[in-house]
Amino acid sequence: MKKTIDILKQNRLSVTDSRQKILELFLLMGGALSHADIEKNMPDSLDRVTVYRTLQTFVEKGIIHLIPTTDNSIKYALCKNDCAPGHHHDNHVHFICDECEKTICLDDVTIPAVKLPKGFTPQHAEMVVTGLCVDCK
Amino acid sequence: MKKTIDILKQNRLSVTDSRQKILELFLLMGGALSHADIEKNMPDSLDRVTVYRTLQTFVEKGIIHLIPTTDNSIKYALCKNDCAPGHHHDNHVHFICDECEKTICLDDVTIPAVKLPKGFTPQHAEMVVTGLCVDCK
DNA sequence: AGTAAATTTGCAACAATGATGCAATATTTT
DNA sequence: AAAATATTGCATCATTGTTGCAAATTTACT
Repeated sequence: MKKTIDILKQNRLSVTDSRQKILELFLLMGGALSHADIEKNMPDSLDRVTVYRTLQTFVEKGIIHLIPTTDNSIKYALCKNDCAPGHHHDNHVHFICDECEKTICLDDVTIPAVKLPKGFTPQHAEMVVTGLCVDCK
Repeated sequence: MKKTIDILKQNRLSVTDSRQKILELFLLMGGALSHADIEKNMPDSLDRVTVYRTLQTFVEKGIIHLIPTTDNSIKYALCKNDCAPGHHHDNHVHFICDECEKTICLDDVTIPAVKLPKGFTPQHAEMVVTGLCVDCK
């Protein structure tokens, strides 16, 4: 697999086994992953700490982005190519299926702008929709 | 204070000190609170477990609702009066201030509907906007 | 009001999640 | 290939969330 190497090099990160494996998992799964998902799916389990640090690094570099949840389990998903360190462009809606529990990036659904009350200055917006996904309905 | 008693009775919950104190704190603070916020602000600290269980109960009864975050710290906020157990109507936008870190319910800002890809059935939506709030800007 | 039944609380113990320092290892640079 | 740099894994610890159970409180009943 060459793609993971490229992603790492583009972001000036050392190319290590752990990073490649975690990236491959993201590419393979398509959707969003929680820390726990990653640990479960790792064939020859990496150290827990390494997973934490890798995810942090990826977020900082803009390789993955965070998805808010109401269940104390942050999800992470790969960013589209136009994300730069500290400057994400992932203003798309996320979908969480009530049935299969998968979190899906709806890359083509843009978060609509909302009119805020006087005095509020928006900087960033997140939107999460729950319901039934394509596969479950 | 009579209001907290009423809220509890309306939801057929036993009227206990802990529940009243936590409700009063929500009424007092106005905004959203995390579990940690509640523990910090409790004059004669309640047991941690009691706080967890009380929040769970309140969510189940529709007295408070959850606000998703990307930092592993669920926030809770009082629901408007038209919420029933298992049947919330809190489809308003939440605002998190980057400066003072407060989470505010924008009760008058309704979450806009979005067009989902074919096959997706929406059930519920959450929207969180970050930026600067009235007090910080 | 007083008592029995039902509910809630607090404690103890535990599980899961996340963070940090440091030596060993792997990667990059020269 | 060796030196410099960066990453990993281990040990340890802090925080957060859960569960079982006895004691205490609240509610319902007479």
